[in-house]
Amino acid sequence: MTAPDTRVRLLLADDHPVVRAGLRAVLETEPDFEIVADVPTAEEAVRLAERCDADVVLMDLQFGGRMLGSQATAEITARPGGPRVLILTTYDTDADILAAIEAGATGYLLKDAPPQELAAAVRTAAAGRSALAPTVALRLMDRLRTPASALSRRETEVLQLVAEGLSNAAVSKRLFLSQATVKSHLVHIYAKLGVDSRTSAVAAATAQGLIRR
Amino acid sequence: MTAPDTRVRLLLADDHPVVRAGLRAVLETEPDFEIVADVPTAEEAVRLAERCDADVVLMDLQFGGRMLGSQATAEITARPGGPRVLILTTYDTDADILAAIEAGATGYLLKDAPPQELAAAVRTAAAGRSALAPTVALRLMDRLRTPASALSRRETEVLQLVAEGLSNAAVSKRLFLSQATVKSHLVHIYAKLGVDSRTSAVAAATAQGLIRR
DNA sequence: CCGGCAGTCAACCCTTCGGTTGATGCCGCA
DNA sequence: TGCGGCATCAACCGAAGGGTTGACTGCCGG
Repeated sequence: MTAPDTRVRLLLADDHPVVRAGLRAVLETEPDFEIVADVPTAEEAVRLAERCDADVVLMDLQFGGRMLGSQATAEITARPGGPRVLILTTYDTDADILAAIEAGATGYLLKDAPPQELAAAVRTAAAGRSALAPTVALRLMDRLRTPASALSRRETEVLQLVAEGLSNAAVSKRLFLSQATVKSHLVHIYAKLGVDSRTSAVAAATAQGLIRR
Repeated sequence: MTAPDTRVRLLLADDHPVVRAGLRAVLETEPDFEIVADVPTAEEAVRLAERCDADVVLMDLQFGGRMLGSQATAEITARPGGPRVLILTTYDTDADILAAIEAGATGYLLKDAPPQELAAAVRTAAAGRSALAPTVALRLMDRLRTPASALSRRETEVLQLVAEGLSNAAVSKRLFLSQATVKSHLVHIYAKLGVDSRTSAVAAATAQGLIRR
């Protein structure tokens, strides 16, 4: 490890005022933490991340309908020398976790984490090591163990639309495909999930957190 | 109104330590509030609600897989002279809102509420008047305007099984019906939801919170 | 007392979906 | 360099689902 920082500079990004206040309350008691700002939107997180040179950004994934936390994460981590990003969210679906990690997040925590676990994860992230909640880590292990359960990008895209209630014809139009291709994807999806209909595929994928909602 | 209370005694129930800390931080700044306890489970909320004679219980709806907030609400409000229950949750689905109100909740707030709105709602609840978040109020108005959107008990039961991926044949066996009856129910469901397929019915019902998961 | 609604079922027809076979092009990895 | 996975499409067939009409029961409320 390099020269030990005396303090970890934190930026909090969450659209819930109560959660921001809670994070402040929990993290300010740690003597080696300094909270430089808290913001209610992903856009402001991106803007402040470079200006106030934080060491770690604690970021939610869902910001009331606007820019996603994963996008903001990607923008922040794209800049060299920028802060680490630690995702702090309620959801632990495969899609969310993978998107965040692909976006360059250093860690992924769930909001039910106890304070000391939170503080430990922040220090881990500040040191550049990755911090995963136990549940999240388990999920990733599962995925590595059974690669068959992993749907391809295109398959996930198709299944997501099916879950929204679109027919094969509607999906094919939306994705500029032929119906034959959509059916082909679905057959592969059924095989991977071990089901035999679109509704059960949606149910299985939702249960496993492969798709959203 | 009776003799005006000098202070409002509060009990916080939420499984997220961060949220509990945030609520403390936000509500403790109000001079007329006193937080008598905060608990991480619905069971403890029920137990403490009678013992520490709070005026208002701020209660989450989702407690990591165990007892639901709505059950706890029902138990607390069943006792005469008990505290008011104010629901504070992330979700605003029809099913959740109705369950909470049927359980006797005095108000329903969303976690993205700003602190002053939160404090105002607590005072409203303490005075015995109902406090609803704007989004929640809108949803209830919608439901009253279009009673057709309400599925019957049996229809909900059928749709729930469909959402779990069962075929018409499987549903009919599970509910001891003929397939004709299941199809008949589905036709009515489609009409009420304004859709034309089982998958879109599931999507619409999930979006409106008419079924679980 | 009767109308209306929920719930049940049958017979019918047609569309969509599910399953197969087979084929093409692309890309990455061995 | 070739194998295999991903993605694309076509044609076909049987089965499941969707839509209609019609009919019977039981219950609630005007």
